Amino acid sequence: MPELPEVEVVRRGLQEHAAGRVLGGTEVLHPRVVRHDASARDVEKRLDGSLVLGVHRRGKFLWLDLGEDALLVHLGMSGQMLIKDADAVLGRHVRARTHLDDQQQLWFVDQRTFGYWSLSPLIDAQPTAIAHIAPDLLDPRLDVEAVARRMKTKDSEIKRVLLDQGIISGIGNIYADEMLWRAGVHGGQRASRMSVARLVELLEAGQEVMDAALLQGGTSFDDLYVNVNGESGYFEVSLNAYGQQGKPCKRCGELIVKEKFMGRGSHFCPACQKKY
DNA sequence: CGTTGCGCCTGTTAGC
DNA sequence: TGCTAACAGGCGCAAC
Repeated sequence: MPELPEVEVVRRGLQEHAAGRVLGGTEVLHPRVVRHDASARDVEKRLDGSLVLGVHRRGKFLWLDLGEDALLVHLGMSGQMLIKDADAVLGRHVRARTHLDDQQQLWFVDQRTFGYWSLSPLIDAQPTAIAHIAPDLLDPRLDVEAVARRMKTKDSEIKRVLLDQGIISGIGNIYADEMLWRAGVHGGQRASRMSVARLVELLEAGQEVMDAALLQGGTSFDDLYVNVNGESGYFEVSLNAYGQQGKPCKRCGELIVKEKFMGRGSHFCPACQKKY
């Protein structure tokens, strides 16, 4: 499941392989892949003959800078951007592809089709379609204290606030559980009842988790997340909460539990992650 | 207005 | 053994 570190790994791969390349022979192979106002034909026409100026990211969104506008990409749950040789035989679940002018192709593979491509104008180098997406934990200019103050205005459980991409972006279910564990905070704690200092600690724990995951190339449970070369990440072995139910907490030895929360699994230590 | 819950989608796994 | 139901979950939007 690609979250912030995984999307950043993909961005780096695309920056290396696709930036500076001219696109051509673009094919949208599944109608649902193109979202917002653009049509499949719009994307094909826009990409063909375009130079990729650079590849950028905010939260879980990444985009190919085409100048006036961008190809905006969201990987959803199972999306992959793969660099392939020009003569590679089309694989399963390839939803769209384009060719690069160096004997390579770019595939968008997505088993569950939650991901998509779309076109968005760029204003101040930012896609207008994601104006509502907040900065993320890997952004070196992030004002952690300002985010913490905004989080405190929310009368919601803290895990829900962490997953709200309009407040702080890039966090999904896996890293929410990991940063809550690291900071010793219960996901059901109300954000409004936490101190700003405690919220800052939580966000800093998140930055540490994201940095560590990025160094390991991200988290791969299966082949749903891989980098542009099809390789898995290794952060899974470093997980302390997510998927660790029934195993002893690495901090206090109590058994990690899994509970339903917002219709999703939540993993935490009942001893060292208290609500109050 | 702020907050909460649900459906989209497909492959894998748990359970009867 | 073979089938069905549950599960995985980011996101947008409907509903409260």
